[in-house]
Amino acid sequence: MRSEHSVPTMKDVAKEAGVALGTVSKVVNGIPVGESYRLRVEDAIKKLNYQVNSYAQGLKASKTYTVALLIPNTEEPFFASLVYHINLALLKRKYRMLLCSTDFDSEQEQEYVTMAQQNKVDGIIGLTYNPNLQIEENTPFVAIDRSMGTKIPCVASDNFAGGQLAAERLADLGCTNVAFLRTGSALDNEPNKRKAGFENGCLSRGLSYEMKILNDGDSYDEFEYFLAEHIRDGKLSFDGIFCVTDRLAYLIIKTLRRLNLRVPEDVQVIGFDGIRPFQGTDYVCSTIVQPVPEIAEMCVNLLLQENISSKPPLVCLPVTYAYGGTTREPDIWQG
Amino acid sequence: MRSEHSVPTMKDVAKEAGVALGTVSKVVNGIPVGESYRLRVEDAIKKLNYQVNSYAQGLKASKTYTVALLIPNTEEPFFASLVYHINLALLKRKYRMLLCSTDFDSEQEQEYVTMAQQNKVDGIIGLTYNPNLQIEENTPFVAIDRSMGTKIPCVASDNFAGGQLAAERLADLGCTNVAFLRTGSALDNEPNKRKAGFENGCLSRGLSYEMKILNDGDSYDEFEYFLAEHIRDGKLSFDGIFCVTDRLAYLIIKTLRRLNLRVPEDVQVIGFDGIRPFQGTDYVCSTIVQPVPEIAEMCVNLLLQENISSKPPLVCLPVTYAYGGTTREPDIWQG
DNA sequence: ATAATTTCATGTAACGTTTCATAATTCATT
DNA sequence: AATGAATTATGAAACGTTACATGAAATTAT
Repeated sequence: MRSEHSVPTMKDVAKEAGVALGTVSKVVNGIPVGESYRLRVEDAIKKLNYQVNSYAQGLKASKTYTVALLIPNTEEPFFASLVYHINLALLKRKYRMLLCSTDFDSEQEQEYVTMAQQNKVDGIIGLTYNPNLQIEENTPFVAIDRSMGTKIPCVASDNFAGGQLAAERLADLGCTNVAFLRTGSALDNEPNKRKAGFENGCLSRGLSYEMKILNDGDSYDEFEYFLAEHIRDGKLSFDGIFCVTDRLAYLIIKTLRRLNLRVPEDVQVIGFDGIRPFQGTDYVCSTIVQPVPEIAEMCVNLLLQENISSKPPLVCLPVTYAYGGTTREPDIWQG
Repeated sequence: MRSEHSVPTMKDVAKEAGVALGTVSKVVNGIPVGESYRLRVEDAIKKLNYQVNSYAQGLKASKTYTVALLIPNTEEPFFASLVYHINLALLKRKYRMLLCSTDFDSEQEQEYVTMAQQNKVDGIIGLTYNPNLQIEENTPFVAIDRSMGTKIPCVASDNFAGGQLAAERLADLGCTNVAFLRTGSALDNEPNKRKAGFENGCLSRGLSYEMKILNDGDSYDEFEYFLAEHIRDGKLSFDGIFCVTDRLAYLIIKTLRRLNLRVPEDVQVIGFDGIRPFQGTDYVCSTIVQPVPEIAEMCVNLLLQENISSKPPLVCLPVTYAYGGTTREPDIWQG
């Protein structure tokens, strides 16, 4: 006799229902069995409150039903949003997520990938800036924001269109002289297409523009220095700024205000990502919103689909513009 | 012969090293074996690049090495921070985290708890406001921010001390007439002790104070209405506000500024939680910072420790005050 | 030098599932 | 009614690990 608190197994269900082990397995997995058998098994399952042991399943199938998510830092809002939506998409498909905050550490990233090549996870969704990550051919991998060869699908926002949209919007809002700001290295990743899109948009709308790369440190010195360079008689030499991320936009806006420049009156700012400081509150700034739920769904779809042949090398998903108080919208309430 | 891409097992290691299966198991688990045996096994493990199959381990031990984290919404910054640190603390102990965003849905919460009573997770860390969650005696459970009976340990910040600290700080900063604002229901949970702490602090410093409960909707109407009630001749009737969360503080500050009240010149605001809009940037407001890394460590410690007898019913961890631009600090740079 | 004792590697059984060859049943055909 | 073919339930084997009873070897005592 089983102890009171032990968990019922298929064996128990089989005994209760008076059928064979294999029959219970079939019922559990939705494989057709005789009507009367099915009913008896279903009754027994309900009576014993049986649930399959997914670890035994995993052992048998050499599957873990676990997907690793490699992501720099889950506290950063954009990444936190990805975590939320990818987790949701995986749970919907009865998969677990192994969350790996790599903290931009290449060694740790490689460690997790190696782990996947062993038997711990069925696949990896990775947002990684590590250019020399070694991924074996037979390890299911989906990249976010970074192409890693033709064998590995990459999912990203339509960054080019996003940059273009930002330029067009600044033009619509009356800007004539704009700047593009970004931080970090010029890796060949998808987000860096924002620049090309922005340039394209500026050209098509006849905006004069300037490109600037800043260091993303903890101090505002770099930002202040850059802005000071462009101030003549208390006036900034451009009236619109497109920042490659909301994070940068946030820092720039703080710096602008410290220098007694008004946003959006003196200079309008558009960021990228669509970050809100809290759930349900306004955006941090006017911004190009990434379709995070759709990115998440697409990643999971690509990772778990069986027909490998049809995997596209790059999927770009449409972005949208959203007002966040740092632009002068003609038709919106003015804060 | 094993196929090229299949994962090596203990059997393979045993064959390679010329020892028995059990010997390999011992080496892997750090149980002492003869020197020569250990060395041979270790060599074989390295040569084959062997890693244990934790699912087989789990099946054998009836352990899943998985802990469920029940949390309302992982996108909300405070919760995202908890997710990050609890995940880290679990990974350090070779445990996985099953992330469950309950979206404040009681049914879903109960579902996850039931799952734990089956065989899917070894324990639960839960931040849940559901007062009638059914937890079986034998399910390891650690609560965050809410006492759930004497059998279940609860981890929280020292909310009382936090409230007190806020009052004292407002007094130190020259406030004489302050308000306490909170939203949501008056459940008997730990965060609600912030109010008592604040009252206590006000009394000990001779501050006159007012308590107000607001609805936390998406609109600012409620906030505007409340503030308008307290404005005479363009002046607010209090010079300091303590908000029960940074989220509320953020919304109140936005409303204050919309009403042309200056923060911190006209009214100083202190929040609670310690939220930054992005990693490494300033706090959203001056705030009482919760020790999230310590809370995470404590939860995992309590959950995984074997000696159940020594589990305290409630652990309160110390909070700190941090400047975030919405108070008039005498000795800090003035933004 | 032999017996008694300790030490330690061995190999089998078991964890809960799925798969597959086998056996039992049903149904159609003669 | 008896046979053969098709259908379907059965139960043993296997997945990779750990625990435990067994037995072999080494050590100590006589």
